[in-house]
Amino acid sequence: MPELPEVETIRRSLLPLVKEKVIGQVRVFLAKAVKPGPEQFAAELKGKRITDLQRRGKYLLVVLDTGQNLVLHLRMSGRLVWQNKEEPLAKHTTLVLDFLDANSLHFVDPRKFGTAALVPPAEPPTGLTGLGLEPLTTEKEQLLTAVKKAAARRSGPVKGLLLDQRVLAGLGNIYADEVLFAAGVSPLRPAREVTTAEWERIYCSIVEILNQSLRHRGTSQRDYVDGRGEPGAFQNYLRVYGRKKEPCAHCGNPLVYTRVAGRGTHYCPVCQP
DNA sequence: GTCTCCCTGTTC
DNA sequence: GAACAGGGAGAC
Repeated sequence: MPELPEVETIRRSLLPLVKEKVIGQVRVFLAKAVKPGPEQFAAELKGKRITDLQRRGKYLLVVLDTGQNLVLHLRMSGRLVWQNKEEPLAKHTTLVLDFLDANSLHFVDPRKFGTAALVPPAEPPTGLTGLGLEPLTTEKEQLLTAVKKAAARRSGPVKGLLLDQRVLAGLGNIYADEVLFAAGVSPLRPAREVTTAEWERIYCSIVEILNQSLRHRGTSQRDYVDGRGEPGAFQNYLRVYGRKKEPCAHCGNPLVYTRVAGRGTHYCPVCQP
């Protein structure tokens, strides 16, 4: 599941490959994944040059020379695969951008949740309006103020707040669990009851864990690989996610698995009161 | 604000 | 052969 560190790793690995490439043929295999409709989508992309790749939350933005943005979201199972035009299509390929040279960029997505939206210049890219703060580039006090403000009017559990992309952009289920473990805060705690000292620890854990994961090029728990097809290594450093019933790395008591904010949730009831 | 649904590969 | 995995849109 690509979350912030995975999308950022994909961005960094793909940028030198796609920069200055001119799009030739566009092949759409899953009509509902693209916006606008497939014909217009393909026609508008053709002939455009890629000038940059940017990331916002879990969105990857392909910036075109016209100022248009191709906004990609990989959702659960999406992968971007850089390959030769002539190579056969992988199973579940939903979209292919062929470049004028021998290369192509493939969107492969078994669960078909991923999206690719072409948005005009100036227009705030769809899906990005209302997106919350970037956890790694927002100044600490500004971020804490925003998070506490959101928490104050929230009755639900703190994990739900960490997953809410309108507050913070980029945390998903894996990192939410890891952050709360590192901060020693139970995912079930009502957001509005989290203390200032705890928010401080949560903030530090967010920065630390996202940066650690970036250094290890993301978490390849399931499908994730970067733009060159290489897996990350942060799955080897996860302390609670996917460790149902295993002993807590800190206190040795069994980890608990439950459902919080509609998501499978791992935590240590002893270390995370 | 919270719940449902979209989807298929994997796990029990 | 069912349950599960889950980001975000849309419904409520």
